[in-house]
Amino acid sequence: MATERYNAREVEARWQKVWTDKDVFVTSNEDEREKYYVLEMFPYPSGRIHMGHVRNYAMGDVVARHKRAKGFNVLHPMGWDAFGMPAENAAMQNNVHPKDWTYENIAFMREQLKIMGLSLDWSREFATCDVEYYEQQQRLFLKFLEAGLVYRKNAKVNWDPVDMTVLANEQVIDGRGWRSDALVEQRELTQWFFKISDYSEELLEALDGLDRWPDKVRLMQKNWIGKSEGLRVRFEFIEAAPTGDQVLEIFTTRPDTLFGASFMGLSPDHPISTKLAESNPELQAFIEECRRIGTTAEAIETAEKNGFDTGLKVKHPLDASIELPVYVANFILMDYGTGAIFACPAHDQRDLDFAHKYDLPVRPVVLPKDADAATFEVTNEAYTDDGTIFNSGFLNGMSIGAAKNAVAKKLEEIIISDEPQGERQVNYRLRDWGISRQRYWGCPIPVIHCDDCGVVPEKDENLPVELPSDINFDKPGNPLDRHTEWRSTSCPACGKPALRETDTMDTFVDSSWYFARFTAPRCDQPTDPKAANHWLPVDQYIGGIEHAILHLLYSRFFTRAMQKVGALDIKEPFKGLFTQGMVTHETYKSSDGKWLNPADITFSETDGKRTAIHTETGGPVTIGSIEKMSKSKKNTVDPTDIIDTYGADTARWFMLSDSPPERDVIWTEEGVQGSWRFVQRVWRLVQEIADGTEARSNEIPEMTGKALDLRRATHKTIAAISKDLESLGFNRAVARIYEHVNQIGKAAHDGMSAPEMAYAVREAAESLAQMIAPMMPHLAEECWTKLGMYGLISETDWPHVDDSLLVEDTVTLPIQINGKRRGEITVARDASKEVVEAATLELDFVQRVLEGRAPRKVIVVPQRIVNVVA
RNA sequence: GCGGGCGUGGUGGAACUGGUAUACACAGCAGACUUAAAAUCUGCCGCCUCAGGGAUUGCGGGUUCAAGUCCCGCCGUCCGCACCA
Repeated sequence: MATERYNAREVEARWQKVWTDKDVFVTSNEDEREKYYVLEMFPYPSGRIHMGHVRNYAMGDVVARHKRAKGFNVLHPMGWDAFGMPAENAAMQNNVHPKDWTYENIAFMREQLKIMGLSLDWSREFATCDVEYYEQQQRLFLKFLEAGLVYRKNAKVNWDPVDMTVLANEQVIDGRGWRSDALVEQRELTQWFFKISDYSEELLEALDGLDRWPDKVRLMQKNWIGKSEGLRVRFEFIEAAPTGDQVLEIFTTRPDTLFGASFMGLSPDHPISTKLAESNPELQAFIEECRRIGTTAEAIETAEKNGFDTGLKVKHPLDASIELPVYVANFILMDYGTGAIFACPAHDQRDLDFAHKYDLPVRPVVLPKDADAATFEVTNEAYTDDGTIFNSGFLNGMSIGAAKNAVAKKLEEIIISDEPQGERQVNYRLRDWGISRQRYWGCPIPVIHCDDCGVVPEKDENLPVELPSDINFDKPGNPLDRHTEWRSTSCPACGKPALRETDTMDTFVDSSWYFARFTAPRCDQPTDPKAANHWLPVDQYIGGIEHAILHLLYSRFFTRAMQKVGALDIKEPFKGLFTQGMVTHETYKSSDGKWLNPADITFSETDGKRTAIHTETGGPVTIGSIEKMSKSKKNTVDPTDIIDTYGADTARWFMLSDSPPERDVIWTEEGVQGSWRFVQRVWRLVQEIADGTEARSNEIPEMTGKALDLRRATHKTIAAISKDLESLGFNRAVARIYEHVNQIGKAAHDGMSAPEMAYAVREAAESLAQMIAPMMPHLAEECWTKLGMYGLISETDWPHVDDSLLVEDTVTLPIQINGKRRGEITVARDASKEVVEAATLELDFVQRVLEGRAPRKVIVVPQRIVNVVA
């Protein structure tokens, strides 16, 4: 019987229909089996899926299908992160409604995902812009407000002048907006904040328990939370400051260096600086200059340390005879600590630079281990390492740690103006999360501004506060501000006319709880606690590293906040996290320097050198570096084109082979074709076996020789692949499958007519279909049917491993002489060390080396290696 | 500046907790089939070397019977944070 070529398009469509018609991947909350929740970060509906999505969802699907075969009740849902700026930009540019644009994109992308053959439970699908979803988000917001987790304050905020909205600290990268890339400005606005800082310590401590998260992500979050322990110290002014303050409060992590103080520094935004500037135009000018410099990386590196002497003086807390001048200094941040410092130039580089510029004293107080106290001095480089305290009165001779404690203890006991002069304090870098956005396409913040009652939460029964659909984008800014009809409402407290809040929520709020909503997506409350507690935490979460802080930190906070308001009862949302690498591709440029798309290029190879020309014009093409696929560099490959040509299985297989999943993968045409050839090869082999052998008998025939070897290989492979998939080593699993297919192919070609061989080959083919099923589900179903197997492979258990086939009776050990491999020996598997040693020493080549002498030492590691030390 | 990762053939990479380095794939070469091409099949394929062998996991040192793997110091590269007191 001739083998047929595999028609991926026809086969894939057919099996997808079967899966859908039979609801194979619809998951019930009522199921006795152990649960497993696998989730990939849901996509933003930008218009089309890209290769990054294909990689992400292929990985998640392998996990889902493997776990299902292993007997788990698997939840594997999909939805849409659908609010956000691009929809508004499209509205402004193309005169479409953001809602229409978004839902049309969703419809298109849903079909793209469906042709990938993902084992998703589509019955749980939602978009965050669905009224039903954001209504529940508003309900959550009100619960958080009631629980004191939300507040409103006037604050300096990051203003993105291009997107015309506020950004959270996490959304500012190198001083630029994370989406617009515009230089961020500082603006003073009244905004809504989530009290994420209440959880600083908890979010930090719990990182230790996230042992199935990448260390890198945990470290990044740790640094972001930025805990530092120190002392808050109050310095008495000689004469009160113009604000009326008698003391200046500072925060320091180095109280041990207090005797090295030579001046005090105030942030330009410190209230005392502001007050002084009112009557001092020179200082006013200096402060404005500081603000202009900005906070970009380059600015910070190049900016000189600048200051302004206020003329104010304070007393040293440990030696009243020392007076310290107070400067306004450009390198002091208002929003860390108290916005004021004491400066110790000898042991802090910034303070040292400043001291040099303004000719202030440099007094070393930490002596390096081998330095001489009489001669040690600090010139151009501050000394920040360990040492012994000197020049410091009662601290002399102490270690840094002991001195820190001694100063803290002493200052805690001194009382000035009814308060202790020093107080131990823990500071965090993490700020509260500002969630107000001055945009239309987001979840409205459900509060009302009443002239009499102030800010009043909307009543629960009035939810949802629905977005109006009759809006226009002909003017810049937030269309909700101009929609007087929508804004006008009545106060929920007093009933008088009042105005709605027009800010909407940061879209990161939407994605901070969607994983919980999937567990009961149609519930009339934000969550069904029973369902949420059953399914959560997510057992395996997969997505890009770019969310290491943003989304992943917000979600961790949100889960705790939801626990506080009783929406669920867990703390950590994601038990296992995996961050996959990017999909990259070569870049191409035409002779006039324009980026070119790979689809428009023809390649040729002469003498091992690859050259490229533009297919249409024949013009020369420069082959450039390998970069992340991006629209701007045009080095993208459309998944739909690939699936049309080769099928979804080929695309999925290629995405999983070669590169380890956490690393970047390079998309190449050769690689895809290699995967395509493999699909054909498997199909040919399975047809050959299905046509050339009878179905397996229930009785296992007596196994010897090659048939036994093949059975052993089959069972070893099943065990190994299972382990690889469990640890997300997709590339290793792929390599093993290649190896095993080579083994099966050889066995089949050697002849499969003998009953024991027929059995072994048939068994190998069946388990091969099962092993490729998580990666190439359509091909697997087709093979399963071809082999005459019952039911769907998608509903079939993982192949059973016969442990007795995993161990061999004999093992071959390498023999090293003085650490170099010189030969090998085959011994019984359970041979004792003594037996192996004796057998080794009898070998010719060993005796030749020893020349009759006894070896100095023989190391036998059972089942591993023998090393003879001559 | 601070913190972290990575460095193995022409290429992507494998090597479990220190135990046969280079599995598997891509590219390449030779052969078979073919009028030819594609597809497929068979074999070869890191370096030096005359068989035998020798050196080799960015560089230099160390620990060990044994190091790609552990330790110290460099070099390169990527990522995160960044005037955080």
